[in-house]
Amino acid sequence: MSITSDLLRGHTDTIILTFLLNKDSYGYEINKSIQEKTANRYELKEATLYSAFRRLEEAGMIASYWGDETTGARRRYYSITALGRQVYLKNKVDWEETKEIIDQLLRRKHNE
Amino acid sequence: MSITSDLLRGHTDTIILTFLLNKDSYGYEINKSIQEKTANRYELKEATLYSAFRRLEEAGMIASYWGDETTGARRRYYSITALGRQVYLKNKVDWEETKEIIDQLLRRKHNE
DNA sequence: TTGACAGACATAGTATATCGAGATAAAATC
DNA sequence: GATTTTATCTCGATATACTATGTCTGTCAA
Repeated sequence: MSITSDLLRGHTDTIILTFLLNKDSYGYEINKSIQEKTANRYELKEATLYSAFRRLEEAGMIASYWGDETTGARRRYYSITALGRQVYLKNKVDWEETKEIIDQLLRRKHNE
Repeated sequence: MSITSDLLRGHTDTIILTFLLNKDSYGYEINKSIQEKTANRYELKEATLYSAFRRLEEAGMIASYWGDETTGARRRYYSITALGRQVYLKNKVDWEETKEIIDQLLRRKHNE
């Protein structure tokens, strides 16, 4: 992984919510997808991922159920709730604003 | 302040370094400048600011000296070091990459 | 002249997201 | 039979940021 975790901090929840917008999924799959999508530039650590699930579920943004696989390891699936969708939208807007602010604050004056 | 601190986490150091690229400055001034630049959408808490100074100085990215004001409260000025400039450049690149990654991960599939 | 406010710095303690390390277990693959 | 992959989970440590508080100087209005 090339970028440091502090730069991603605070985005984990939104990243997970984004995945769940598309379809119900489970931890292992979400993490693999992230790695693929980012060409291995980023991966969530498992501990981070599962603690995020707990946090999101406690906050009512996602709900979980055990999959009914008859083969392979058991999977705990997560689905996004109505609240989760709202939070996703808000976080997306926040991100756009944060991006602008940081862009501005990291821009050096060109008279230098 | 409209954006949450977790989204800014990890950027504090770079924000400070950016200011010091332009000129030597001190805590209070840097913080005021940030507020102005961002139209009060963001401010560093003082504790955050001063602990960042300590961190940066210990890491050799900035150096400090007392100003010679004859009036008003004393000011501790900071200047950026060669190492600080290097780190600034690296952090800037990291930010550009992080931005792309997060943008991609927060994009919902449009077939939905 | 006193009290409020602005400028300026500092620290002690708290919160919390992330991480490192490890445990567990079943299925697939070699 | 052994190793790898799939899959989930917990514990404790760490780092950054925050709240709250304290200190000191100077200015300005009541």
